[in-house]
Amino acid sequence: MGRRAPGLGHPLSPGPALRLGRQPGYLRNTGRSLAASPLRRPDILGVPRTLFDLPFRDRVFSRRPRTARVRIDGAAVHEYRPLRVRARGVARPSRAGRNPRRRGRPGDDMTRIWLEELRSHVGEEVEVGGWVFNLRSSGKLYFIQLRDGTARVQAVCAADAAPAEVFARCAKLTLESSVRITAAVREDARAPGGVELLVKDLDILSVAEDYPIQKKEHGVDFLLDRRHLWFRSPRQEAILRIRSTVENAISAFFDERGFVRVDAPILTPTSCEGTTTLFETDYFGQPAYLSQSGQLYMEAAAAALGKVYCAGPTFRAEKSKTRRHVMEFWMVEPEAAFLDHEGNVSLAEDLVASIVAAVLARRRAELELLKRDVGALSRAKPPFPRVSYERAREVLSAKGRDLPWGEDLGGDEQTALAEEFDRPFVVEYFPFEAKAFYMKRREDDRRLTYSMDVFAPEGYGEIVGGSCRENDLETLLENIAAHELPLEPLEWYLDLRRYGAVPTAGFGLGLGRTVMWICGVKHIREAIPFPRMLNRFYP
RNA sequence: UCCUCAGUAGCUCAAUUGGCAGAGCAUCCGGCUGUUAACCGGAGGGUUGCAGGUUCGAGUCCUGCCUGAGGAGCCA
Repeated sequence: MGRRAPGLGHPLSPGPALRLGRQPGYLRNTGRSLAASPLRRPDILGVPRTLFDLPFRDRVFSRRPRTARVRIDGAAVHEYRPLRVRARGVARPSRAGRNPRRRGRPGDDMTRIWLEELRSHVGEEVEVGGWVFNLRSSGKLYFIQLRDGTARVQAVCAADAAPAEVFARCAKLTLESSVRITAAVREDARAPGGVELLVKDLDILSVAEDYPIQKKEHGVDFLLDRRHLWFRSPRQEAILRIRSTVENAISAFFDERGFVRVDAPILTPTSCEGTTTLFETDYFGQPAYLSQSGQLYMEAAAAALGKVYCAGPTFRAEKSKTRRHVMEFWMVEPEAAFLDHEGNVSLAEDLVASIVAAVLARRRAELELLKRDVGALSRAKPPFPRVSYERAREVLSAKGRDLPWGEDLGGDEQTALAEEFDRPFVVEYFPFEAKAFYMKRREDDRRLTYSMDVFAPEGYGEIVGGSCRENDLETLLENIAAHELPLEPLEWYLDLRRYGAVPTAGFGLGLGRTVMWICGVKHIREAIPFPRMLNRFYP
C-alpha cells in the first residue's frame, strides 16, 4: 500500500509515450538532422526522442523502408529509425502473417484499430491490442475472448490458419494477459456479437499471473480489496461509462445556461455548516479541514460572476455505515444570484432531467447490461411531484410513521415517502432547526425555510439538497448565534452581506447517489471509482 | 458509538444430535477443430479468523478479542 512504481513520473508527463518507444517496431530519433532550416537552427533539446512523442500531422514518412523523416516546427527534418530493444518477457514479434500493408511503412499505425471499430473493417486485416478476459481451447483451436476497453470480441486461433509458432504461443496465454493481434475480421454467426477475429499473428505483451477475479460471484470484501482489478468486469465498466456521461451532461447543462465553473478549495480553515464531523489535517502547525461543501465559496463566486457552480470531492468524517454513505464523495454545487425558491427548484429539476436524458440517449447498452428497468428514469421529466415538509409529515402519519415536528427525514422516512412516487420528487420548506444556519427563513412562517430536497424514487434517497440563502446580515448573525457557531472563521462570508447582498440560492447534487440511482446499483460503493469507506481506503 | 448477522482450500459454499473436513470453480498435467461462465479424465491444495474453556472427542457448545457486512444516528 502506498507503493509507487519508480520512474513513472508525473501522470501528465510524456512517460507513456517514451515507454512505447522502447518496444519493438517503434522509432527512435537517430540524432541526425538531415536539413537544417536556413532561418533557424533546430533546438536539439526540443527534438522528440521517439516518433510517438509527435502529433500525427507532423510525421512525414520516408520512402526508404524502415525509417521516417519528420519535420519539426516545419523547419528541420530529423531521421528516425526502428528501435530494436526487446523488453523483458516480451515475445519478439513474428514476421509470419504480418499485414503486408505494414511493410515499408514503419511507425504507421493506420491499421491498428479499437475493437469498437471492428464492424466497419469486415473483410480486412487489422491489428488490435487488448487483454484476454476469457479463454477456451479445443485441441487445434483457441477461442481468445479479447477486450480493449472499447468492446469485447472473440479471436479464433486455428492450427490450420495461423503459423505453427503463433498457434504454439497461445498455450502460454492466461486470463488477463495482454496481447497484440493481427487478424482477419469476419462475420460469423457462431461468434458472440456476430463478428470475430481470425488470428494471423499474435504477440504476448505480458503473461498475467494467476488472476484473482473469476467468472463467478465474489464477496464484497474480496472485490473491494481488488477494486483496481474489479474495474475490468463488464458491469463495473458500464457503471464507469455512465458516471462519465453523467459528469459530461452536468458540465454541458451548466455551460449551456451560462454558469461559470469555479473550483472550491478542498483544504478549509473551518467547517462550512458546523453540523458534521470533519477530517482534520495539519496545515503547517494549524488545523485545517477537508471541505464538506463548496457552497459558501460559491456564494462569493456568484457575487462576482452571477451564475456559478463547482464540482469536486467533499469529505465527511461521520462513521456512517449504510449503502448510501461514503467518506469521500463528489458533489456538484450551483449557486446563482437573484435566484428564488421556485427558480432553484426548477434548476434542480432541469439538471436531474437533463442528466437522465443524456444517459438514456447515449448509454442504452450499458443500462441494458446492468439490467436497469428504465421506467422510472424515463419519467424523470419536470415538473417533479412536490410536497411540503408538513404535507410529508401527514403522508407519513397516514402510513403509521409519526415524525416529530422539526426532525429531518431519516432513511426510513425517505423510503416510506418514496413509495408514493414513481419518479423523482421534491420535498420543500423544511424547519429551520433541522437545517443549516445560512438558509433563508420564510417571511410568513419563521419556523420554516426556503429549502428543498430532491429524492430519487425506488428507495435511493436524497440526491439534491438546497435552499435560498439568508442575505440579511442581522438575521444571519442571529442564525449563527442560534447554531452556536464561531464567528471569526465566517467573517469573510459575512462580508458578502456587507458589500452588496442580493438574494441567492443554490443546491448540492451528490454525484455518487445520482449514478447509483441511474445505474440501479444497490450500494454507492459501486458508483464511485475508488470508494473511501469506513475503515477502508485501499486501494 | 449502538443493534443484528457472518468468518471453513486461492474463490463461492457444504459438513445431520458434538463423532474420519468435502464439493464446484481456479491452478497444474492430459484429451478434444466452433467454444459461449465450454466440456471430459487425473493431480496438488486446510493452524476451520485469533486466544482460552467444557468434553473421551469441538468447524459445531461457552467466554473474550479481531475482521467484515447490513442497519440506526449524520447527510449528498
